[in-house]
Amino acid sequence: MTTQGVRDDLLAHDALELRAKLFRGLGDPSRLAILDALVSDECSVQEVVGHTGLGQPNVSNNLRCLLDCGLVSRRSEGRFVRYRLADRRVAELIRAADRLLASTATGLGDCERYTE
Amino acid sequence: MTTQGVRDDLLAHDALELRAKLFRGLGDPSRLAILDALVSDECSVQEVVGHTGLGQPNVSNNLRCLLDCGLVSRRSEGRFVRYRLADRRVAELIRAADRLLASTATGLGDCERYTE
DNA sequence: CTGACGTATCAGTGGATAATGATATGACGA
DNA sequence: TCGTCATATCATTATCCACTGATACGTCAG
Repeated sequence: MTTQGVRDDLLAHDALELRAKLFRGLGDPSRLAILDALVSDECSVQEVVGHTGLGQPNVSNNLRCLLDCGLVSRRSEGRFVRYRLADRRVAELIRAADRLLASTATGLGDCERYTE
Repeated sequence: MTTQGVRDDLLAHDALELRAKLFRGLGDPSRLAILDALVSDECSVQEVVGHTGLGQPNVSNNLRCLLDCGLVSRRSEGRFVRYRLADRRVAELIRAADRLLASTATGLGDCERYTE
């Protein structure tokens, strides 16, 4: 094993970081709950709060995060702001994860490295 | 808005947690680097260490995590242990993430909620 | 204009967790 | 058997980050 492999991967380091960041963005129950609410419908912040049971600042913070990441889009309507998924690929990625959970990623609940 | 929506989502709470856990599992640069090494080939721990530049205990810890989660499988061979992706769906999920990054999730680098 | 409502922002804090160093375990060769 | 190599485990530490409460901003109704 030369050090070549190492150097190659270090070059791809930024790509890995970006991937990781995307997955971490999706790796939060609050954000997933918000996305889940938006899968069905375009929603105002209050509606998301109602669907998820999360606090309003929490929802707003996370929506901003999702917006910055490009996963949702927003649209002002009077004093309401309505959010929706930016792209159906977002929902597709979540479905792909569900398929993985159903098939091979069984026992994920048992992994004790991080909390369920 | 009734409380019905809230109750429904609370019922699905465990599913959300599980999704989140899977994404968090993939949301770590070290684990992604490890998976990246395994995409090409079955690898021993040392080979993964070489590919990624990570420390050996770090790699072992994360491989155990990935194994528990069912994302990789292992096979003993003398004093070596060879790991591989458990399923091609794992690689597919990562590719789906890359597609999202290329198309709609632009600006993820600018999201300041968490570090890049 | 004023009060109520919807949303956004921000600092503080507690909890989670990734990486490391030390060490243990197990297998091979001499 | 002894030393070496490959891997695993574990406690510690330092960091990161999600949530909350307080508050600000903007919009509409009366």
